[in-house]
Amino acid sequence: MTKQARGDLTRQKILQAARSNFSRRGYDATGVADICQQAGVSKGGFYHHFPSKQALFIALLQDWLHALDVQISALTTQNTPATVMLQNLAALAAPLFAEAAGQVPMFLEFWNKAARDTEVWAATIEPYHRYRDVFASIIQQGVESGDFRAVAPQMMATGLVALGIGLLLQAGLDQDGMNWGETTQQITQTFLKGLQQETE
Amino acid sequence: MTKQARGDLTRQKILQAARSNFSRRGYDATGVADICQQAGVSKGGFYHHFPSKQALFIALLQDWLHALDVQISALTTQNTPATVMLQNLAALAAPLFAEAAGQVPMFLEFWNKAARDTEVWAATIEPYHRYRDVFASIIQQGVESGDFRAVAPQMMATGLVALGIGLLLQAGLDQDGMNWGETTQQITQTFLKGLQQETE
DNA sequence: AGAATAATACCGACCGGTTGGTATGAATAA
DNA sequence: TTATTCATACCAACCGGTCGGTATTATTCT
Repeated sequence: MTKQARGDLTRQKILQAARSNFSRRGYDATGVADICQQAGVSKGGFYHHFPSKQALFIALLQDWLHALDVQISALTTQNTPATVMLQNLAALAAPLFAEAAGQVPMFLEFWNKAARDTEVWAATIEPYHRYRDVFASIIQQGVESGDFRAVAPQMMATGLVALGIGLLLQAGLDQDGMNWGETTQQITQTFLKGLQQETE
Repeated sequence: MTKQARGDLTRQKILQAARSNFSRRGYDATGVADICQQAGVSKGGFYHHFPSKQALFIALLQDWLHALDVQISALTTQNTPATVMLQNLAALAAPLFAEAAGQVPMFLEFWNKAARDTEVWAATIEPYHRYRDVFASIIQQGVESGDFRAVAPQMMATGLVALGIGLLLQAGLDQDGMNWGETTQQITQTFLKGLQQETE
């Protein structure tokens, strides 16, 4: 195996081990030694690939955001009416929420760190604004086409994001008997109805 | 000063110092020594009042939940139509979100711990269910009175909670130029419109 | 081609500092 | 006196990060 390939592999193993540990036990409770052990790498090896524990965390965050990017941009390329687009979005999000169990701890970890760590905050807020703007432009399109009432797109986009965040957290922390997929659909439907022009 | 009073006072000082430190720098980053110093108490004093750092955290959580209890139960005692009730709720929440800056880190800290610590989880989930049920019964009343469509109250209550959580987090982490009070009002209004029976 | 040199990937012992928690004794109200 | 409330001194464990060194692979020179 080439040197490059071997290096990349161990880097991936470290990232994987970190992901698993951070989401299971949290950032602070996870020691660099733990990650090293699970990845089968020594401490020296770890610090060869990452300058610090924080840098590893940010790398993880960016991987996560990139995956989100892919999912969301897949939506915007279509050219369908706003109503349909938002319904697609909900349909896409529903299964994600239903299986939110493993995702949530990591999600919370990111936000929690972002609230205090300037670097993490910067890495989080930029894509967040991008996603919100995507929603806003979809809504704006809906307003212009007359499907929606004359609402403020930015505000309503914030509402959509709020629904997403809130549902994700609830689904993750409260695996009740609730059907989270169905719940997501119903709620989105209701919000959409609130956006729509009343047919007279 | 009596012994009792003095003890209660230092206990309060410890709680206050902990609240300040936890929300500013996070649970793990805050040492017991930090709290002691700010509270003007020695380590011995601290461990006289609280058996552990975790116990202090849970005590803080319960204080916080109790304050929420008071606010929410103040709503339910009134006997107004569901629509008005929910609008009142939004009006009550709006300023809270607008000044969410200090609240959010603590909020995140609670949820983050709840996702991993069984005791914290139990202390969190019970009141959460209670609040959601309150919303559900308000919505149910709206359905029965004919103001609302025939929606599933539990699901819509979940949506309301999702909006609350999502808005709180966004307002706290993103002190943009946005007017969060206004935004909250608009979004609630929209969701409400989605709930309402279309007037024919 | 093959020797010499450099760069990369990794190891594991070690360090300074911090942490939550404890053992013990003093002050003071009851 | 006696129980409560707090102060002092201290500890064992742990943590992120460093460092000197080695083995392996690339690169350059002859």
